[in-house]
Amino acid sequence: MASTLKDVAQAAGVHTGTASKALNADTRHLVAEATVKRVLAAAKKLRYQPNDIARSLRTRKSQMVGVLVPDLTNSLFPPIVRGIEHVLSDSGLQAIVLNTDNNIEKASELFSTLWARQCDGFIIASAFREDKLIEEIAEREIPAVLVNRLTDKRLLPSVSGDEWSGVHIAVNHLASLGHKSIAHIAGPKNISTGNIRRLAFVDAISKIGLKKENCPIVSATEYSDAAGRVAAKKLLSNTKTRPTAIFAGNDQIAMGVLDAIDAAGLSCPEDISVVGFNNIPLMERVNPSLTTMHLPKRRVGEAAAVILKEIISGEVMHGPEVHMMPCEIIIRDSTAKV
Amino acid sequence: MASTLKDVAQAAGVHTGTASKALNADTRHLVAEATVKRVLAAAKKLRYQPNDIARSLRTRKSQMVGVLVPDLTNSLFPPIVRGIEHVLSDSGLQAIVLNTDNNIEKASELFSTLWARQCDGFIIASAFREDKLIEEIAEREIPAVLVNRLTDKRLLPSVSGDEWSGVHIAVNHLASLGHKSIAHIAGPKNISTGNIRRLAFVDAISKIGLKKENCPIVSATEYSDAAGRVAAKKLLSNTKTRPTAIFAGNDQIAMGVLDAIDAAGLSCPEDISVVGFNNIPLMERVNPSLTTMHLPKRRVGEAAAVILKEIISGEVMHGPEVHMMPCEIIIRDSTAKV
DNA sequence: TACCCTACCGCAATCGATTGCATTAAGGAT
DNA sequence: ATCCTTAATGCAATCGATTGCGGTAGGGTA
Repeated sequence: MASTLKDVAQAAGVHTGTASKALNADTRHLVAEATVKRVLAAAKKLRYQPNDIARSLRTRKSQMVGVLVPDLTNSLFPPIVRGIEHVLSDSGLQAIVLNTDNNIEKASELFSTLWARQCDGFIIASAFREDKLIEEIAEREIPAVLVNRLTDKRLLPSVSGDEWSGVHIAVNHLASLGHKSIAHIAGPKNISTGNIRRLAFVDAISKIGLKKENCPIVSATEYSDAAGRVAAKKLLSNTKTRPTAIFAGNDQIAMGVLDAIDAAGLSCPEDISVVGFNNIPLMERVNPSLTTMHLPKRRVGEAAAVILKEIISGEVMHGPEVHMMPCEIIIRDSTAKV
Repeated sequence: MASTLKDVAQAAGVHTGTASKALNADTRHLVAEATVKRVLAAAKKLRYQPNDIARSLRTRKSQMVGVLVPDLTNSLFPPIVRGIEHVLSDSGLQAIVLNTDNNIEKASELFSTLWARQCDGFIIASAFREDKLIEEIAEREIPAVLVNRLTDKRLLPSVSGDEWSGVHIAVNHLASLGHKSIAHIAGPKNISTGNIRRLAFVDAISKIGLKKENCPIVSATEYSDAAGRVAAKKLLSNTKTRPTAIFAGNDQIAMGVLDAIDAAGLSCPEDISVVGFNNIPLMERVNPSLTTMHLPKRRVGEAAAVILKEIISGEVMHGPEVHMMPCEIIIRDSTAKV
């Protein structure tokens, strides 16, 4: 059906090897100019499309990069993925995006199939703090970069937001509005962002000099509005210790917090201020619009892709460095003076 | 590095051909039971992972499906993609998702690279009403299914929402609230959804018996809030013909409409009611929450994947049928009595 | 004229798995 | 005892492109 290199070679009256060299830009100098022209003409005429599968088999390079994300319907990830794709495509690399649903076994399976397809490298946004898959990848020295989430052990290069300073900015913002009782609804403990934001929160509270007992922490079981709602409900049920501000583990949790505030007959920001994290799309339009820490998602993806490319090409060595992109506070209507 | 079939065969003391047959479930009956065991044991011991690239080359099947979407950051598409993936993964197929940015040339390029990788089939959510790429795919009889958007010529099987009836429901809803001057901010004319919703709008207006001159149509240049804002601003500039309700081409446009209403010093729904289309995530949380037509996105994706699988396997013949999933109106706060 | 060098091209192995055919051995039937 | 059948396995071609090596022809030099 589709024409092969053989067809092109025949049409041009040369051997397939010669045709291959003529077609390939960096071996073209091995072929006489006139021959190159003939081959190119034949290729065009026959609508020749090289078979990447065959090429991959021979060269052991697939020009594909596996991208593992927890869930594409979480709007945090599409911009990151687009950033990755943008950088990769400059080098003819293609991203294969797969959803792990935060299931580490599913992640391993997906990784295996990608590896069987000879993916040249991986960008992983689905890591857990302890993650066998990541360890294996690091041990086998497979080119890979972590994104957004990190493992506790520093095994691979990573790109994420500057969570620590982001949290401090967020909490300081609340404190500067006069809040003295700030609660935190933390993300899952087994995910680095959940952990670091929690630790940073504790640190920020103590740095500011607020009383720890006025600044409770409740964990959400996952990064979702439903989990945020449950956690916030628990937090608000005790009217005596009710905080005047809540720092949510991320924007989805913040949505749940808003629901819980509403359900408790309170209102945001009059009774309780809320801050989120990530600044996912539409947070400027929800009611009330959400004050949140902006993560430069696309840039994070781009930076990760750049590093991966350098690893794959061997140009630059990369150890398990941690790259942190600055987070910026976006002040909207969900925070107010106490 | 990784062990190959040859290694396994050697370890089991058999020929590679035999090992292959032993490993493959549906040729296993050709091999003695004891041998199968030996081979399986050897494979496990050596952590054998078949090389899909080599397999694909030989079998001419890649177990990959190309999915072309306009833009993953448009939250309409991730749920569709997840639906596709869910169905495909049952059969060991993998979706390769690529963004076309509504650029038909980019789409063609991406298609070429996917085709070079021997993709077994395609699901395309990026079609234009006139689309050379789709025509080519249909001509070459490449397994493919359209999703959400259709071509004018019926060339491939397609799955989309029941736009026509959806629009009627939406317009009827507005009419039932007493609106007599309903405007439409249409999506791009070269995209099927933009076109059909516009035609359906005209039809609905006339069926209801509203005066055409009270029901103007303005086109947005693209499906975005920015384009919606521009179009709505134009519509609202003439205070004499200002409608009391606006049916937006989709939810993103509706967001722009809300902005424009606000900018004009009006408010929704008190002065103007707004209806969107698709019911993308968070529309229940924007201010005011948006009345919109719900498209069963995941189901649409699943249905498309089912059809594609049938085409690929050859089980069921599929002509250029049009499958339409019912749309349901979700009434929220952006619509009110006139 | 003899020799060498270079540019160009053909040759064939290779990547790793699949698969139809050939071959061998074992067992059953006559 | 001979022949035939069948099960089990080996064999080798194949998918399509890449690539190092070897060969040839041409032109240049001594």
